Amino acid sequence: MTESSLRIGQIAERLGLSPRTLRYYEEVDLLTPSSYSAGGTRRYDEAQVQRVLRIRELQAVMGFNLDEIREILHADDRLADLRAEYTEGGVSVERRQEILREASRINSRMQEQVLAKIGILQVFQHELEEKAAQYDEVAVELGIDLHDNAER
Amino acid sequence: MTESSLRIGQIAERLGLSPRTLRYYEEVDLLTPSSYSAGGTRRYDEAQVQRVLRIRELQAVMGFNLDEIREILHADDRLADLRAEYTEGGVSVERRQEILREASRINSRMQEQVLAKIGILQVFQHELEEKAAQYDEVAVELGIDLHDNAER
DNA sequence: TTGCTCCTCACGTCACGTGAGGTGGC
DNA sequence: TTGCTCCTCACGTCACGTGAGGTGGC
Repeated sequence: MTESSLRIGQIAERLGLSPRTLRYYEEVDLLTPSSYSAGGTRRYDEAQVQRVLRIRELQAVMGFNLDEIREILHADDRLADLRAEYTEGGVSVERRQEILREASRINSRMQEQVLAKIGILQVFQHELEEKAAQYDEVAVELGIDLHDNAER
Repeated sequence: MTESSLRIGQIAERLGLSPRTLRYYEEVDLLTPSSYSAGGTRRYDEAQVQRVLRIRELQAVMGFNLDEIREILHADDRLADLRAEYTEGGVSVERRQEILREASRINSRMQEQVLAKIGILQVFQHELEEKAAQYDEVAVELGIDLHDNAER
């Protein structure tokens, strides 16, 4: 019924991962299809694609495990609810403050981790460059050019 | 016999990982103790500590699995051999060129991956900063200060 | 000699991979 | 109706974690 809904194989290919991975995320309560057909076939749309991209980012780039990611996504979901309800009232101010504080704490922790990772990677990159320079020196002594792609 | 050799529990604690992890690395041919006591107790020295640090770096920062790391370390080992034998001769020039080319290719691939990761992390960091700014706006509307650590 | 640390099985766990065997939808 | 994709078990794998039960070294 939803416009342009996709089957599991289609979104798996689009995302570059296996159908099994998407079913597993559903199994551990990280991802819910937008609907099911009468026969049980899963349907997904753009919202699910974005959610999986977020999961993968948190997993591969940040190194969180799926339990931690579930917590973060649920905090995100709660903040989205907060923003939605903010304009129409209904939730107490105290509750809104509480959720906002939690989201802010998560954000701060993630910023710390991202900056730390960037620092480590930059040090690592410098080490690689120094090594490459050493290789080039030895290459000159051996009479070859490591950067001549036409060679070979 | 080697000066200042350490037992498995000592280097595990120094490295912040479990004895089991070090035994596992040995099991999959990534790490060999410098010696064993008559009773079978493993001994390690500084060279092993450095090797484990390298393994962890490649694993956590670069996202390689242990098979890939074994390949990289063996390439490193071969290059160390090359450098050692370089001054005393014995290996053919062709063989030296071959090993050097391989090490250079590995270095280039790793540099590409490191730079790609840094780029992703910087985009991610910007997104986090934008989100934090939004949180701060909502916080003002709710009459709280998210960065007042004295509060609470 | 007493503890604390070491040893080797060996089963458990997390995040999926990989068939086995069967039903569903353009 | 024919394929190709989907479905649900269910066992396998990688990188360790976690005891069980026993021996070793300052």
